[in-house]
Amino acid sequence: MAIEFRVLKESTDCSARIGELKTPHGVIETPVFMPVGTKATVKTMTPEEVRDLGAQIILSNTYHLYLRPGHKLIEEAGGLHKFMNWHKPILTDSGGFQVFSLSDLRKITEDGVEFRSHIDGSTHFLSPEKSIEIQNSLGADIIMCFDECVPYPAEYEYVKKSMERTTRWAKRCKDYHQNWDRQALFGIIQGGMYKDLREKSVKDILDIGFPGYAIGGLSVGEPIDIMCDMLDFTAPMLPKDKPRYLMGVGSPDYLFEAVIRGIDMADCVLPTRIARNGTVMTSQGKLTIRNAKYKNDFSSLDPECDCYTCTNYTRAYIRHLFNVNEILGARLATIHNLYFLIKLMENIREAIKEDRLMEYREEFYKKYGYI
RNA sequence: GUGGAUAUGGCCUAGUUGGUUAAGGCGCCAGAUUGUGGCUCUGGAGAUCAUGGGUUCGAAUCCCAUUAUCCACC
Repeated sequence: MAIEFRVLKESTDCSARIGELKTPHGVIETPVFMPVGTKATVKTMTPEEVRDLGAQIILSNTYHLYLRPGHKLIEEAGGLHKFMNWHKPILTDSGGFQVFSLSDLRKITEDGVEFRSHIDGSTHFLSPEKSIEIQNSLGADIIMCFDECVPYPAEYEYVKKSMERTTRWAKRCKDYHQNWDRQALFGIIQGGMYKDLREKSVKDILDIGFPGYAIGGLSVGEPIDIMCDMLDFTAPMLPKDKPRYLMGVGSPDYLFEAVIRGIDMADCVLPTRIARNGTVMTSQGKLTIRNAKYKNDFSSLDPECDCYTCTNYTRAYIRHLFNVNEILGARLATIHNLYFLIKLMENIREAIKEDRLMEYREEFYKKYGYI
């Protein structure tokens, strides 16, 4: 088996746990936040910089790499790790999300999805088998089943049919996957915001059996209370000795609430995307660096942060970079935001260790301005 | 000095057979962003239409004068 997961400690007052996830490219301490590097790069960062920020694993994407530069080319390069010079663990998403979110013209059948490239309009076909074949070529430590992520809100009947098809596709993914010793294939729970469908999905995906389980179809625009409610219901049904991955979550509050409910892994484009658009997360809350009030502010982005950006640059300078559209602005903000979330997860792990996660959350929320 | 052209928010422009709250871009101000099509997207403020008269029910638009700028010629 490619991965080995061990729970090291469980919280006494919530479902949070600390764990250790061994992969072919190193050990990951959980709970972990995974930066996203869709097209084989965490935008604006070199892999060395991402590593030095403390990132333990990054995400990349099947759909995008299949279209460009092509999975065969990456295989020829020696796999994704070697191609992009990132030698820590990688997780690739199956491409399911992109097929459903990017493509206008798509046709879903039992066999798979016919879609048109967002780049040149060419027609392609992605199936469970094709997605696994691509992910095998890419060579990530953890790969994902090809699923359908339904939007929110969605009709019960549609979600039900979609969830059942995702389950059948999961079986096909498992049957097709070959190198289990080098790549762990995770199953994905669907079922939208309907508890009975979530329950059925968990049961069927567990029956198929995977070394790890993801909860998909959340953080798709529903209120945070609903996500929490779905997690409260879904997470406890997953086996304790397997990693649990909540897909697409990345704001501090969502991360806290997910970890408290037993989530071990999460990924999100949020920190890197908002960084490029001039928003940074700080211990005192969100800050839009373009705002005029920072024009003469020569303090750092976050007085409590010791990242590269905060130890070397001022708000006034970074604001200037954004106002004149200089690339360095996006880089400095990205460095800070990634460090902020990586540090946050480190603090969360420490808090779990010391059995004070709920207190830490309270303290963080007050300062950040959530409460 | 003579002749001609132009004058619209901070900047660049649209807008004439005269007709309701003068349009757009840039800039400015603010917001959004959650398994990444994103230097993206959404919203907001800001103009007595150079100035003064006149014609008209009604003028950025027509007429006169003034001022400024540009061009050509002496």
